[in-house]
Amino acid sequence: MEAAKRRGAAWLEAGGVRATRQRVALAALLVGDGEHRHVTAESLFETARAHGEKVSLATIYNTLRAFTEAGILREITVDGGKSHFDTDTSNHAHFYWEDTGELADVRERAAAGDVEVRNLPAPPEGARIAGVDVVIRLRRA
Amino acid sequence: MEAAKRRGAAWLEAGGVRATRQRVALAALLVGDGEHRHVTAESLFETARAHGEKVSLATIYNTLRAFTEAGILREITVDGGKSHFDTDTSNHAHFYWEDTGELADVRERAAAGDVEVRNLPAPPEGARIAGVDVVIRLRRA
DNA sequence: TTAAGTGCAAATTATTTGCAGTAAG
DNA sequence: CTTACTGCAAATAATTTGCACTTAA
Repeated sequence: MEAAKRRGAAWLEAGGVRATRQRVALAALLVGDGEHRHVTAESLFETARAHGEKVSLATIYNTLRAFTEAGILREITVDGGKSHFDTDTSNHAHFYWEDTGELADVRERAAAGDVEVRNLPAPPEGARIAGVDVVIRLRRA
Repeated sequence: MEAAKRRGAAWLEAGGVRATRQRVALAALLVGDGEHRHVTAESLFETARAHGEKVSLATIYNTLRAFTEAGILREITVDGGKSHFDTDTSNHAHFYWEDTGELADVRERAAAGDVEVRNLPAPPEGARIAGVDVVIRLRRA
């Protein structure tokens, strides 16, 4: 419990965001166990309530956005309205289940190594590449 | 003008969707010139109005969805609420301008060839890969 | 103390839907 | 004919915002 909060606080500090009561609670839920995870505003809201944390949905939205802007969360865009956020901010591919809307990391690596994007084009004049999103859409067989 | 309609009609037929007046008009705008293009519901609506076509926004939405389900359009998901649709249904990478929300094909190929995703993982048990989306997010330098 | 964060509820934005009328096969 | 499509307006879903209040630094 305490380890989770400590980890969360360190994470907040890394992002240079103010450590309020609700942010510390959310941070603990997000990175408290050292595992990476994917959340949506709604899912994090449920989790928070389940843990007895008193945080409004609006604050969850504001907070997820603040964390993303601070660079400690990464927004993953897939179909289906909802925004997903990933505690792993490094470039990595995702599986997306089209039927349930669930998002999962591509953990298992193929025989030859990690998923990688080859032959990335040069960015157009006056632009830089902010990131590369790779989403593998899955359908039940 | 006629060539555009002919092309549009053929395209509709390829998808096996009913050729109504508004669909033929939209198809002509989408693929009439043989070029691929990206549209949003809103942008297609504007284009249609600009060409004097009488089509409601709701129908644009329904139609884009119908075309996508028929496999003659591909939905591209990027940040920012709006859904984009691409007349090029093949797997190909996109540039996404974060500031304007514009979408562009990666046309220019790097020295070594086309953009490609290497070491694609095997899909989880009971799933098949429905598609792979590669979005290169661009920020003004 | 003071700028930033929080929580409502109301507002926005993108998209879908119910249903009566219209048209394609 | 008959089923699918169209258009409007109303409904929904996700997210944002205005504003008075609280709190971290």
